[in-house]
Amino acid sequence: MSVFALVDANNFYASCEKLFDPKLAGVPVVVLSNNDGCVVARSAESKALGVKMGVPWFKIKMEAERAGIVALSSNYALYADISDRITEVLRGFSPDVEVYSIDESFLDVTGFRHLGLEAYGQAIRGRVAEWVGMAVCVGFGPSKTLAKLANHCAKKGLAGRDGVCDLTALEGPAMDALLGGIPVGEVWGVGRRISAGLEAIGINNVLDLRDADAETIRSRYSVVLERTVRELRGVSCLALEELAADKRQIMVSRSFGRKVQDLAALADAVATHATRAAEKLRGQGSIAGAVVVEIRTSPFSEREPQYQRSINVPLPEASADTRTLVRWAIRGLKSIYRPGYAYAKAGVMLSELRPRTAAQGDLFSAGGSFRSEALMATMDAVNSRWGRGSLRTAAVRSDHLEWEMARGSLSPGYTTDWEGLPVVLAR
DNA sequence: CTATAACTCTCAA
DNA sequence: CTAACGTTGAGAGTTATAG
Repeated sequence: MSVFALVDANNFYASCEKLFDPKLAGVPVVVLSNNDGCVVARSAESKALGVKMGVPWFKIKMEAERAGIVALSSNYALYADISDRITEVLRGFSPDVEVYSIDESFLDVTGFRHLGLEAYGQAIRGRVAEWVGMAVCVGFGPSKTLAKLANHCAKKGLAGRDGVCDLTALEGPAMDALLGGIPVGEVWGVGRRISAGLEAIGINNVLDLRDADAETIRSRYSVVLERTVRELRGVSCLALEELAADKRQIMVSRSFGRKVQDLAALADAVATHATRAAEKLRGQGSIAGAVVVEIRTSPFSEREPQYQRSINVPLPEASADTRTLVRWAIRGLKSIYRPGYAYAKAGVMLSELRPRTAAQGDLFSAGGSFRSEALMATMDAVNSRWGRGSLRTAAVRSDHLEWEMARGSLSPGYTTDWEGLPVVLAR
């Protein structure tokens, strides 16, 4: 039997912020989504005050600030850096690590059972705390789904001790009692929609789901949920995926800091997003066969006239050249743009991705791709050295004043920007 | 009618 | 004073379309 561990950082974004700012110790902190829109992370103190996940900040701002809550704009450069440090520590505990998200990793720890999983989990916690300064919880299980559930139990203190829970050590009535007390919606893969449906047919908790008829689940829902049922029974159906596969689509979209009316500003945003998407594309060595452009008004501004449209622009020849992708994206934008709307968001998606080596040249324009690749490599090198946007196409303006997102309370780049460093040294 | 493409829905962090 | 609500990606299932 395999054993998986799921290591998950506690209140990740909020903890990252606290890591470098001693003044935040003991202070209720929330981290806001892009544009300072919604609460996406809460420190323990904020949770205790009843701040809900995902609430629009403006709705609770007054009350929250009165309660002493400090809100910070999300600082992804910082979080990514801390995440990498944690991953490095975890690699010392297993050669087989799947980085599942910015704050969660699965480990295959089958070969370390003889050390005692409970102790192993504590060792992981201890070393991450000591070397990175972050608190994590560790869950063990015979399947990824059960490892995730174990982690949930560790976090909530439902089972296990001190942030570690080993579900491989639990069976029979004790296991049933534990699973019977956990709402079915806590299971990995069971979201809002499905849990509502399950509850309607009397499947309320994890035990109910585990013991449900797999065939019925498959026909009523999907093979995905059937797999979940089997995983809950301890049958591992989902393998550890150590190396991340190349993306099949690449998306860059942003809500604007304020509403935008005119085509010029939208074109600037679309060009900026297409540029960033092209960088990601080259980063994984792919080329794109099509560009999708989308613009939309805000569905929350109910009184305003609504407009949402996207267009798929197939490229005559697959490309990773920023100039080409920007040009087609702008062309798509022009065809879907309608004046008179208060646009709130624009996005660019690259699709039909394939490896650069699988490029299929145009019969009548052969030979141009070497110069393109050399130029793009130079652009990427310059921008890597001097910062994103240092070298750009003329379609991207030097500032994005008309639409740039709000980040009112951004913490310094403590670990990613020299400007952020002295703040730390001064203490 | 079948195979594929295109689109929709759901979930996750 | 008012208005102000994230992003990115995967995969399954369904519907439309082409041949």
